[in-house]
Amino acid sequence: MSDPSPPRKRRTAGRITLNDVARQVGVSALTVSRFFNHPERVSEELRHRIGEAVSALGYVPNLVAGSLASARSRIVGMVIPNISGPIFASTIQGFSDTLARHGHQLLLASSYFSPEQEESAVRAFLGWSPAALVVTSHFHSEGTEKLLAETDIPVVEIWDYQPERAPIQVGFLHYDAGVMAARHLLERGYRRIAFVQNSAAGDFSALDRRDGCAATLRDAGLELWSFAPSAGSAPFEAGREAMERLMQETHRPDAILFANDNLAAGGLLAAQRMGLRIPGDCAVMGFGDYAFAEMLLPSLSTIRPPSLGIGETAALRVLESLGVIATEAPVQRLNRLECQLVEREST
Amino acid sequence: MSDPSPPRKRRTAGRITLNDVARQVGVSALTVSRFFNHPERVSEELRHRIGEAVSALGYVPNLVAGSLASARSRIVGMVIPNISGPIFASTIQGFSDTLARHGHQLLLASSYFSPEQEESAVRAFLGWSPAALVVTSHFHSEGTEKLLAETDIPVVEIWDYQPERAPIQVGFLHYDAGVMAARHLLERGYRRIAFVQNSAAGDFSALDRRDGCAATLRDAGLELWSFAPSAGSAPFEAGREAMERLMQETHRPDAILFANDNLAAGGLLAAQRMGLRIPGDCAVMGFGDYAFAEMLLPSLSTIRPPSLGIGETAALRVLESLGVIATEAPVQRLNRLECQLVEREST
DNA sequence: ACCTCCAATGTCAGCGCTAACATCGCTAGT
DNA sequence: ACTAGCGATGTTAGCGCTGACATTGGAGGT
Repeated sequence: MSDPSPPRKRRTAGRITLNDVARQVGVSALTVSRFFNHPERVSEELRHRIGEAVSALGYVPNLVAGSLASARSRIVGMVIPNISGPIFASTIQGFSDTLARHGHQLLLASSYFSPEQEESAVRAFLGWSPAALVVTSHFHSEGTEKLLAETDIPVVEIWDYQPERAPIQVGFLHYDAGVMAARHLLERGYRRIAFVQNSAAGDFSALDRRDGCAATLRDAGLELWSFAPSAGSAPFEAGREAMERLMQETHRPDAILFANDNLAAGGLLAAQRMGLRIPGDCAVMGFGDYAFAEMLLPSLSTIRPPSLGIGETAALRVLESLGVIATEAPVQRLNRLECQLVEREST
Repeated sequence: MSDPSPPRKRRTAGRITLNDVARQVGVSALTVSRFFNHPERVSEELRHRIGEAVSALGYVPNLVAGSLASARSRIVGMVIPNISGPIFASTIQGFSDTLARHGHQLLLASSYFSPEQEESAVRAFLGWSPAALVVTSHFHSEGTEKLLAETDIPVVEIWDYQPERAPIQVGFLHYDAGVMAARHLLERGYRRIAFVQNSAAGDFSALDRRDGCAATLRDAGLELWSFAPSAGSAPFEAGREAMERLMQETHRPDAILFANDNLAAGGLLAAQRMGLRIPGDCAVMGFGDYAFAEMLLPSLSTIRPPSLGIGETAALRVLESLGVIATEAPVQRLNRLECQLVEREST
């Protein structure tokens, strides 16, 4: 046991490290580290020389090692129901871009509204010591709630807006969207207003919109006519069916508010095929402002949710919580964004 | 200098570590590590006891430390032009979902077609020692090329398909899409065919499609009529302008192939307003099969690129390269997927 | 001349985990 | 009985970086 065991062979190949750069410049590794993380604490001259050595050597900082040492990372995890749908894509885009502008990375997973998938994504993300975590809506599995409660990193819930909950929230009230739609239809002089939702989808937020609409009509002394097409059909077909059925009624509605733009598009098409004039015979309104809304004939009046804004605002709140960008006041916990009424030809 | 300096205080709070679990069970840390990474090398009994301790303590493995130690991670980086557009969203979705099914995470950034932004994303990603990297198309900055060439992790290029390049590629030939469109129009009996592209966008792939179309017409003894609306206008407006201008020609075309569905939708709308019958007076075809294509009136014939398939296939190739899933043969380097002709009413 | 103070830089000890190697106990072959 | 061989587990030494603290040297005050 006298002589020390011979040095083991290195495991990693010739990766260029901080030390290589430091040696080249003739400073300590820590100074090079500062060059990346606190450049203002390095003298101008060294800053210059280190910068040159870095690009000469093609050094790429090992963020994994840095995160381990500092117990911090510039990764932010986001779990969202789906990526490719018309709804969330721009939220992701806004979030990702805003993060990137401030040197943070996005770790993304989709849950398809499954609390289990959400939990497994959150668990995996937590292993990366992310700087923050963003989840969609306030409905989580018990396990997720526990994980989120125990962590001390900032957590942001998006899309939903539930004032009584603890974490930072960025979203809007679907109820308000319903009110907005109802007011618009009333202003235009419509009185016999129907609400069409696809009963198949467990879309609870649509119910909030319907309630907002119904309440507004009630204040005006009117009653909302609720209609759900037969379960199980695709939104487009369901919208068509709804339009056909409603138009056969003796006291048919003079305006239909569809739960989303897909339904509305189906309705619009059915109306065309039936030879109805829109909005003359019946006004049509949707929700979502999907890309095609302005391309329909007639173009579709709808409510545009603040998708992009939610992504951007969520990123800002995250960055503020992390102290990456300044806030005068403490980080705003509740962030209620507004939907936007998009008036087009169909109303 | 006689006595050793007193132990420094710990920097991290009471995070639960592998050692905590190991102590609780009465084994070494390494055995717990094996429990997570090579469960088959741990005896059944220990597997059981460790599993219980893990959930009792609520232990979440620190992937950062693990990656540093093993110089490997289960993160895959993807750089894509944009997230929210109609084109790439489902590629991301397919990629992310396939990765997730095999326990890998997606690190995502968008480049907006800017080689500089792409390079900075690639650089940041490389700092995370990702398991693999996916970039869009073969056009990169010099710096990116260098970074990709020097790394030894698998690199996959998607969307474009350039047989002579080195990395794994998953994509399709835009030229073929043009051929496919031309054949369809010829079969339908159209002879005076125009191609409309938005000159504003530096959309080189559209040129490939045009070339494929032109070649096919030439084989049939016909010539493609190329038209570019005035620069700088939005696709929708540009499509409208193209339709109006082309229809004023004395020998007007009997079919128009638009460079994408947005242009085509504008064209369709203009035709409606001009009182033209589609496809009677003029057939209209697009490219992309955006969500609205089937909701237009008439519904739009178009070419559907294999967006989802590209994402899924890219993920499979990545996982194969990593040895996560089996391949009999060596990983296929060139993966040419097919577009799909979507015949609807407009032709 | 002396001291204080601050900015610039360095030393040292880990962060939590895993690769490589060592060891232990047992089965099986001779 | 003896040992080769194997599966299960332990020991050691980092992975590349950064936090806390130490040190240095010069500006500025008295």
